[in-house]
Amino acid sequence: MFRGIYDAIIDTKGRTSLPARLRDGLVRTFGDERFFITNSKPVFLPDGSHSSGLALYPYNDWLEIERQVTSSATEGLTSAELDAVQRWILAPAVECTADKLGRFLVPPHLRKTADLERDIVFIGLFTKTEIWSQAQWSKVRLQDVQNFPVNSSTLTKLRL
Amino acid sequence: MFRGIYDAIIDTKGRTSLPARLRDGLVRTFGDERFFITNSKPVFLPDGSHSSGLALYPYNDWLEIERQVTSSATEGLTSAELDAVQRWILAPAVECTADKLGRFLVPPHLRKTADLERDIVFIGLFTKTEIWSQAQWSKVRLQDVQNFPVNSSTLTKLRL
DNA sequence: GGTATAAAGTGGGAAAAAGTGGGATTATCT
DNA sequence: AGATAATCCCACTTTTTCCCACTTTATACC
Repeated sequence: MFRGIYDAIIDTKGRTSLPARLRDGLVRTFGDERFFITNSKPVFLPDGSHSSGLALYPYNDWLEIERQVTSSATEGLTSAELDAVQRWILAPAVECTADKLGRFLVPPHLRKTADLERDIVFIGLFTKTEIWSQAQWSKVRLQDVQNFPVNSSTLTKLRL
Repeated sequence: MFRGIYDAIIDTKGRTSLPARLRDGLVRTFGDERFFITNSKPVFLPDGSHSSGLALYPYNDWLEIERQVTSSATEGLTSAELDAVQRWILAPAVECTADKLGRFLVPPHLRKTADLERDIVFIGLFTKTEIWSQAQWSKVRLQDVQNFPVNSSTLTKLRL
């Protein structure tokens, strides 16, 4: 399980260290320190622009996702949508493994599309961990507050 | 397996080097460093224009594709469509093999139709690798973001 | 609460690997 | 024959990988 939000830094070589707690979560609940990183789902802003970060999936989970997307488990998506998912999420995925210092390398292309320069954030989301540049993250965060379901009875049911 | 997206350059002689990770994928999972390149499926844009890149297939996979297209396994295609596939994809295919520096030559006619001048992109797509000019690729990418299924429950089911 | 100790995180150098550019020779096409 | 393209070779630049040392943060213990 991945939980918690952690500020971190990515250096000029594209190296960053997976925060200890998340690394723990990875090894403990998924039993494997290998993982994949790829683009996250883009987040669309009201002005029509979009932000995107990266997402980190445990090794086996990712293979399963790949299988499902490339199989028929994609009803409800048009072929254009499927292409979009394949090119945006599936194709950029790269296997990573933290070295003995707990550090891993973010490939240039991913670094570029997620705009990771120096200050970044790790966001633990149970089954996956997202990685955003601080700048993009604060935009997403703002958008989320605005989307927040204040008057929803669902929230009450959830005891939130 | 081919995975990941890599920026690269094609020089004035039409040479380019297959990124190391893709070359690894080729040799490791297909057991052969020979491959074929040909035109990719065109991508159609809303304004009626189309973009197209190249596609790289492992040697044996390609032979199998050729066999299938030329056999009767093409139900569901009109003969005009089949002709189009044959002329667009099958005919232009050329066998390639990376030299000891990992570099290979893209023949002039393929370079021209895919508009490969200098800055190009390799896109690992599991069974094949696509090669696009950066310019065309960014158009495709823009189109993909717009097609992205933001509110789809299918994505949630896939845990993406 | 504060200090000692351990763990986590950060920066940079050196070696290795990957990627790039160009010249010279040979082959191919018209 | 001349032009264009392919092949081979080598040298150089950039990126990646590996290693070590240092700083900062967290943890434990008094």
